[in-house]
Amino acid sequence: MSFPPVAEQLALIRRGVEKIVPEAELAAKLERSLKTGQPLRVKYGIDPTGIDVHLGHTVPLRKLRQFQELGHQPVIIIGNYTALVGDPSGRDQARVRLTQEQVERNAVDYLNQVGKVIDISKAEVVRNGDWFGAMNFLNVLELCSKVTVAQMLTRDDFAKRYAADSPIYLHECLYPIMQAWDSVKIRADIELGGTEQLYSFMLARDLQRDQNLPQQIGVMSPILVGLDGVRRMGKSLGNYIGIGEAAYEMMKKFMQLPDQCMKMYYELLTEVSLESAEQQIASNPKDAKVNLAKLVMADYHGATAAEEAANRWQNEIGGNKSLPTDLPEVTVSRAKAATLKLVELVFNELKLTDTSSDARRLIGQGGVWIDDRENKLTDINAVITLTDGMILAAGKKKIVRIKLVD
RNA sequence: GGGAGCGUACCAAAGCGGCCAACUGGGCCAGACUGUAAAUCUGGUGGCUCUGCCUUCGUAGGUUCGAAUCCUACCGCUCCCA
Repeated sequence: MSFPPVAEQLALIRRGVEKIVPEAELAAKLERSLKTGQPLRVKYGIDPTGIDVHLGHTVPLRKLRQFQELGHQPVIIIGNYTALVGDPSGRDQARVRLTQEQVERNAVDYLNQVGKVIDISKAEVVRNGDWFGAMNFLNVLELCSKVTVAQMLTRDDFAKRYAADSPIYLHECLYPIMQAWDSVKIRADIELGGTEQLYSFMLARDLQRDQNLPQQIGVMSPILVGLDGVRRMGKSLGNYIGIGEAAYEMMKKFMQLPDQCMKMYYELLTEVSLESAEQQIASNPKDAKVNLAKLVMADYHGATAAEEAANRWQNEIGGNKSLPTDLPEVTVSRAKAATLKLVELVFNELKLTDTSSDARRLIGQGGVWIDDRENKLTDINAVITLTDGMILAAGKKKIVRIKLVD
């Protein structure tokens, strides 16, 4: 196995990385692998809890791919054991315990998605149930004896919760320990993840030293902010772009991204040089955003589809504001065409709102129009005469074409 | 084991016997503006057969003409003591 020069590797690895701990050891590790021809074992772990992989996840995954392209060995850990217990951290308190079958299904599904970012055929995939399932209580006690409560409390989110009198469950404390033990088991040289993983990463080093193993280096990506531009990208926050989404859906979402996030997105999700990105953003933010969207869409849908999605956005939304060409069609029986009051039409018949109160509000606020944006309907009780092909909108996102049928 | 607090809508947080479907802020939705960015302004944000009616304030009972507000039990969380 041959590798690019260390300096070159370092430059690539450093891009879009917030912290490397301990940074000083990285060059030495690369040096050694170059000399011995031994690829570094680069760990990335996830819990298969039914993840829709989104751009936030792709940040460390892209880093993993970079390591792979440099000739190193990706090791993906499927946390099938931890998933059985149910990760309690964060807001998903009521998370249901998963069955083994579900976990396995999720894992397969997850690996399929990951395959869009890295070359999964050349990655090592291991499940941590292989070793945790075999441990007995004594083993657990022994493992726990390596960590003190004070150490645990140095972990940022625990410290914060402790200070805020929020509950910290005992099994949550075991999570970082388990994660660290994974590193021992697979003899990780590098572990990838977000900056919030610092504690677990360092704990892994402690445990590795304890086992007389070489210690891993944590390479931590910044947290990608979501479409709201403030909080981390996440499914539960509804501010994400999934890598499985259609190109046009991605496009629409990208264009809603706050300007100040563009630089970060360029850095973490594309290979465009940072100078070039900054220049584009400064000269024309809108075009820079379109370009960013195209680059990322191309990763998952190909350049042609990306181009199409961008053009379509420009036509329908960006400037021309023409109505979408492929409006969803909703059929209404001809007999009802001239009998429905506006509320009934929007809610009962077309189901454009979840409740009738919603429909009433929307109508009252001028969010409902027919055929032309200027043609607003505001009388809840007006009886509407429908015609074939008529376009009706309820809010900016729900626009349908009426099809009359006998 | 003992003691003290707390539990309100998506989140935070008022209300502490009638004027409460419940102040306020955030979020979100809609409208104006616009690059479906930001900023700004306006309105809205339990449900319904909607000028009225129905169901909500941890859960279950109770007191009262009337309870988110008082009482009892239970559940949960936090803190202090042991």
